[in-house]
Amino acid sequence: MGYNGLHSSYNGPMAQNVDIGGVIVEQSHLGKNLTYSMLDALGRAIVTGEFAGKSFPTEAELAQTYAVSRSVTREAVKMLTTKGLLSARPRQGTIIQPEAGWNLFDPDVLRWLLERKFSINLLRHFNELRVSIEPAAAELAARKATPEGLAMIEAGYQRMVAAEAGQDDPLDADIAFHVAVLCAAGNPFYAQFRDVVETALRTSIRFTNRFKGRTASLPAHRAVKLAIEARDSAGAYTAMSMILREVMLLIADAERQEG
Amino acid sequence: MGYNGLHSSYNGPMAQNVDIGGVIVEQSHLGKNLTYSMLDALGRAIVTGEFAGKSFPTEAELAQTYAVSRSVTREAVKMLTTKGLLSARPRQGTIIQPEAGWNLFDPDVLRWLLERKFSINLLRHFNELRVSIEPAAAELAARKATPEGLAMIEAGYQRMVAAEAGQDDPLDADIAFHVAVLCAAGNPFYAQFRDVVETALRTSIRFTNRFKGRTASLPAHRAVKLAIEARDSAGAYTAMSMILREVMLLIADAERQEG
DNA sequence: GCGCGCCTTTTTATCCTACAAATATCTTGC
DNA sequence: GCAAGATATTTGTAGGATAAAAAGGCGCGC
Repeated sequence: MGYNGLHSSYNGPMAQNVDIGGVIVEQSHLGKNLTYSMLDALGRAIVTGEFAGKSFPTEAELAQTYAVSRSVTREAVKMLTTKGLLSARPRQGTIIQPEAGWNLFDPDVLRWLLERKFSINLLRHFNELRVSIEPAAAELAARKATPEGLAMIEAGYQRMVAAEAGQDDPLDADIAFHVAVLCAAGNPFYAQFRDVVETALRTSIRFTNRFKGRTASLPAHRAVKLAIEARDSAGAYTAMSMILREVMLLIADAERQEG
Repeated sequence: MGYNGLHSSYNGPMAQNVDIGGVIVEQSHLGKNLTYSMLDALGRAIVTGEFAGKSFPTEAELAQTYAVSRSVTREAVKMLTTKGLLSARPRQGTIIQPEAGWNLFDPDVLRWLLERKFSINLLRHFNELRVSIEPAAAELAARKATPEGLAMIEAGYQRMVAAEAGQDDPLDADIAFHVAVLCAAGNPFYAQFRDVVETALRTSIRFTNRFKGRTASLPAHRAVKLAIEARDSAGAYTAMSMILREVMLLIADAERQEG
């Protein structure tokens, strides 16, 4: 195990602020400071099963392993506790919570899970959720989208058009469109999925591209946009369902090939 | 502002372990220690808008206000950061994040929001989500529930029957049923909603009971259970949709009454 | 007067040490 | 064999010292 080297001489670019769905939030705390570095390293270690079987180290041991102070260790552990990965009690020590308690809607946790050994099964589960969420969001958007919401969807769509012509990143454009629909629904609970969808799509890109050089279908997305603009809620629901059915078929194919 | 009195001489019963959906997870850290007490107090203060307009206090000021050490303050702030409520940078200080960044699927955050001034609007938004999630979960459960999953649904239903006869708590029974369906879907992302549904239903009980003395409809829930047991996925979807349509109507009524 | 870069100052970040409290485990007495 | 108590381990809490980041002001050069 030994020394994990969180103390890099130069940490590279710091946390950027990203504008998603019209709201600026801090993203990617990764190399921000020692606590966040340890959070990432320790979280990934837990998720990849590095402590399976073994009893989890004490605060003191963790601090020594990662070569940081106990304060930093305690803050990292507290954050992992909030994410559902750990719990701590005096004398019993810090222990890993059962996986069912992990907060899958936390982008960090989801990313660690998807990266640990690319799981097509997890990807299918995630898209089974999208199948119920995104058409419903499209339906709500058709009924209640504000001018700003419509503009955001239009902007996302235009990025996809640009990407088709090689003038924008296809993945970023696809994400922007789906996130725009989630936000345009005007319901904070649907908007909540923006980070999750962003993370999952971004992490699984290598996979989805491996099986087809496919770009997300422009006409299908156009149909969603048009239905929402026409305030056709049933049409928006159906059009979004089509897109996700495509995705599910792609995943089913892949499962047949790999599994 | 003054002294907030987190240091109670006796903290009462400590954190209980609760069995939800067959998984034991730690719940209700509330009075567990100073850090969790401060997390709750500070989180509630933020959500209720106690710092609206004002600039957020520094670590030192927070520590003094809540009469705790800087260590405790920093850990509480780190947890609130993980929940999306805060962010911190040197010199800039600790600042409240825009509400759109708050993690609504964190039971603490959701509870604070629902308690702050009971918002029928928030409750409607939440149930707009349930409308898309729960029927889909019922459909999945009908297709893929394990014997354990079916048993859990049966157990939940039997609790509802018992509650009808005054031998169990109606709310607990209702929650147990809906959580069982979410877990029986065999998809970790759907199972993820157990805490959220639990929290939202439990917090909104006072409201839902105010408008009708209604208990959750036993026949409607029975229909869901039977469809799942019969592996009738379409029937399960429809039956669960019925239940939620009822709930949405109830909320719409209330909105008309309250304004 | 104006802009650029240095400097000051505020605030979080990190490390440290000491002690308190909780609790699992062992020990002892019966 | 069992239960009450002693013990030891681990997290919880406190608080001081110093480092690093960064916003805002100051001053220098032009």
